[in-house]
Amino acid sequence: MAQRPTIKTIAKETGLSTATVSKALNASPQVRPRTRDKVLQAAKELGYELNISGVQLRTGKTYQIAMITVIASPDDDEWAGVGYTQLISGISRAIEHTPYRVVQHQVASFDDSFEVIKRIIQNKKADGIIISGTRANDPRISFMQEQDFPFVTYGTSDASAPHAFVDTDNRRIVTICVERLLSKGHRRIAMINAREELNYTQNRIEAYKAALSKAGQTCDPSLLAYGRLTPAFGREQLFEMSMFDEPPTAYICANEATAMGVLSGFQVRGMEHGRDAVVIATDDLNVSQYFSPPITTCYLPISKPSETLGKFMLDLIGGEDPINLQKLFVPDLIERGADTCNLERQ
Amino acid sequence: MAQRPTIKTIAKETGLSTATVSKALNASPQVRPRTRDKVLQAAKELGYELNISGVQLRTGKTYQIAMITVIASPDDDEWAGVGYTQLISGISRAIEHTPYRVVQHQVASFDDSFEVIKRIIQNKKADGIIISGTRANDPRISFMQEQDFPFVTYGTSDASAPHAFVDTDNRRIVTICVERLLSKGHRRIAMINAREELNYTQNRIEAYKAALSKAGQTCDPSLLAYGRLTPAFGREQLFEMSMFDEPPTAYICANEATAMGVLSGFQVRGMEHGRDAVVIATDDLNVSQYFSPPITTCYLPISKPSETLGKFMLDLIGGEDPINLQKLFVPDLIERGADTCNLERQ
DNA sequence: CATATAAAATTAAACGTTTATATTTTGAGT
DNA sequence: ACTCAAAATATAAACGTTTAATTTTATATG
Repeated sequence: MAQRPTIKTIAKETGLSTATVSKALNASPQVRPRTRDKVLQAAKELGYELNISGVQLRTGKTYQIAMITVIASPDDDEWAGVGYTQLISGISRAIEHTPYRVVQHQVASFDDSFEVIKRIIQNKKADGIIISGTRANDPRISFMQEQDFPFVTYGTSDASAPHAFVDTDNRRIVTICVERLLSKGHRRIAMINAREELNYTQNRIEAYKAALSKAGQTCDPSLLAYGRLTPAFGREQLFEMSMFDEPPTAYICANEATAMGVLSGFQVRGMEHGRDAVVIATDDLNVSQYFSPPITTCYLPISKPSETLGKFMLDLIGGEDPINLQKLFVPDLIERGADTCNLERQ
Repeated sequence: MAQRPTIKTIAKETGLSTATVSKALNASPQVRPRTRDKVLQAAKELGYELNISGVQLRTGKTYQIAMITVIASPDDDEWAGVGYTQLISGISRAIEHTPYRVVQHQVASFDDSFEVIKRIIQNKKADGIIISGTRANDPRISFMQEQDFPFVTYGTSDASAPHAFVDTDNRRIVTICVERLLSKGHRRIAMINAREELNYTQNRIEAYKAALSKAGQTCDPSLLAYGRLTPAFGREQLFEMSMFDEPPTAYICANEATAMGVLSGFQVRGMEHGRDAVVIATDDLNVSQYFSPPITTCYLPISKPSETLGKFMLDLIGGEDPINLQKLFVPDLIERGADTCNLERQ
């Protein structure tokens, strides 16, 4: 079987030197159009494909985009990481017609993610990094900034220097949800949040408080829960909060998994959605339309932010200023019920 | 800043040649223990890490494992691909302490997946390939076998030559489910399956028919549905089948997503689980415990097959015979209800 | 037309590694 | 102490690419 063609093969074929071939393939202005065409033609005929390890060795370019995913442990976290597939999928789609590939670096904890990032940068194992689960004050972000390494975050932070990010507009979501529930007469509104150290959790809390105080209401901190966004966590919280003297009449869940858990709690406790309380969620899978009953959800198709993530990464590698690579998406509110309930009950 | 250390650095440091250093690092018997230790010591002190592109250029080894994932389109397929994260996660875990990485190659269709596989092999872009969604007669499998390229499949096939695979024991699952339902008095048992061309679908059908005929029942083909395993598909099928003159009293769903759709259909149609019909599912996420109501499920934690996938891949690359790398996992039946219903109704 | 200059091509070296071949060292046997 | 084979190490080339330095070729200028 014929050896895989290299630039040498093309050089021999066209009678040019490998240097010229290389330049031609890289669209260098040093080579004149006529020879360029000749090279491209030959490359096509021979079925030439760039050998990335050659490039990598010479230039340090890896054509890899590292995606750091944090999954705590194999199974306890049944639903966790569900979104990563779609995320990677969207990124892959954005870089489809480039030589870049997404390489997933799976880690078990935040600290591990930092270690992996250090190794990737130190050993130049990727051309760019994408992380999620950003914290308000995220040491990984400052590190990557110091090292001047290209990165995009899925999620915001309060880093002093601007960086490329994509996120859902969490403040906006929460404002919409709270205002809707207030207008339906709810006064005890619980919010089930992700872990407190995540920046988006903080944003949600701020928006929650702001919306309440704008309506002249005060915030009862016992209605705010923080944890890993699993169905189990949602159910736990329902169990707990529904036993309060003045239980919530509405639950805002940070994702559909948690909402499912809350609904599951309803059923166990003999509660009924729309009578005893209501649940609304934010998410990007839109699976809540199949819940029993379906619930009102702030929905943002995950394909949007994820493709943007990929696009931003390419732009960044191409030298674009991070300040131009920041985007907040505003989800649609999909009403799937009146979201009222027997408020006089309490 | 100091350059990243290479074998040259170690050679200089130890006074040896790069050749010896290389051999020492690769545990060649040609180098005597004393010098080997010296090299290892120096490597550690310098913080040396293998530069893969160097190796790759010289030997062709890529240290990449290609995972081919098929996701038809961005959003229509809301829940689809949910399992890939866990799959990749498990594989990553299995290869954690090796230099190997998982690289995801996302494609839109079966045909594309074949194309990508060809490119990977032709251009030696990976050391091994993992695919899922295997068909009974899968051309990708025969191609990889012809090319003598290492691969493991998640899912079986009826390829004549043996190959490495990991799968759930689908025949067993279906047998268990059907027997259980029959024993509860069900006589009209529907089965919602994945697409017909997938080998596991065929296995499930065979087992279904066998279990029925063993009990002296005949199979009504109108109770068998084939399609993409989304909630939407489950709901559609419920809408259709529940209108039959003799509607099913039980639905066996190939995954939890579809089961959720069926339950959602129940709610829309005013049907009740356990009164009008029951649903049971197979899956690896175990999220069905949070359904309302929770349903009986054949559960296999996806971490098991996925870690095995990674392990098999390493073994294969290490030269193990594929015939020793075949494994079927048997899930646990988790009963979450009586799974009886008003059978006299029909 | 000769010459200066710009443009286009070539040469050669380098990136980090492995490995076939060559050379030196070691140590056992006399 | 000397020989000689075996063991250990060294040399050098190669993998495919890019790029600085250099040479050749084409173009413009007076």
